[in-house]
Amino acid sequence: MNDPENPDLTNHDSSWTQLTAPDSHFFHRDTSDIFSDFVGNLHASSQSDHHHPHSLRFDTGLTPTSGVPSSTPSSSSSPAAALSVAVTEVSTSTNLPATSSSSEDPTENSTASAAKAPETPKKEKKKAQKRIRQPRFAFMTKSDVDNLEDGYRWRKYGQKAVKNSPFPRSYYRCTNSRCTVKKRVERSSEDPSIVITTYEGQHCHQTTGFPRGGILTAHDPSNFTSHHLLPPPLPDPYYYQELLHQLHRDNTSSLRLPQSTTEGPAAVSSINPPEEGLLGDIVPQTMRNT
DNA sequence: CGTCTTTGACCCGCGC
DNA sequence: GCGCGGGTCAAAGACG
Repeated sequence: MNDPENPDLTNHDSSWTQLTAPDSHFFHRDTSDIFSDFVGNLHASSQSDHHHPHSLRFDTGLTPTSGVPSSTPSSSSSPAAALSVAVTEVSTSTNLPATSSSSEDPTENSTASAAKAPETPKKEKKKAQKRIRQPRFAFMTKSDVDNLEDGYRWRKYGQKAVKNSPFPRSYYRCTNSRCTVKKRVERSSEDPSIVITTYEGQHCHQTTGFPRGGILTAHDPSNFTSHHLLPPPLPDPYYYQELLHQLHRDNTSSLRLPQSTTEGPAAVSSINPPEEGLLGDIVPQTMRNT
């Protein structure tokens, strides 16, 4: 009954349910197409390196795709292989400034919390604005480490036990005070080796470089294949739109997670090219389908 | 000393 | 209205 690969995703996260909605999508094997179309050169460079054109290597240059939230569980030191990606776009009717729903918006005024005791300022925040959901991008990654490096710095601000899952879910926030991007990391209860990373929001800045990896920063196009390492400093809604559109067109019917099922393996195999550099190492048969 | 992680409590939304 | 689960906050501790 449960999905062998995404037990938690569709089960608990209400927003995930939107994956089935026209607004959101979950794609696994088409990712490359989609992304390549949208970030274009990503692969041009990465594959020239030695990445399969069909394998969306997040761990390499695909880091922070443009408009896409730093996505890409890249890892300077973490073996990771992207299994699949989900895009959940939640239209936020409210104007969500890059810094509002977050906790760093003391601009809150008395709002409706007046009836409450003044001892809890945080209440005001929450009351002032309902939780605004930003576009989400989820990645299923095969990795040993939970916190995949993606070029951005994250601060963990919470951890919760996930129902029906022995693994807790960690909540991270971009350390950039102006950036409200959040990241959720959890492991699949079915496949502990699979890390489900969900990004919410868009970075309003560039990568800070790998804090621990020692990668370079994002400003050196001449050094890196600029195209992929960093996303434009700006949130570009168009990217989302594009992505969604692409998904719509490309998307066949795989709105759900790549649970092995019949097509599941396909996704895997696509990212399991002959070279399987990292993948081969990390995405052995586990992801297969069995 | 500064930064990050841990952890318990609190709040909110949603389903029953 | 109540309970459950998810998400966030903030203080304390750990670490480099």
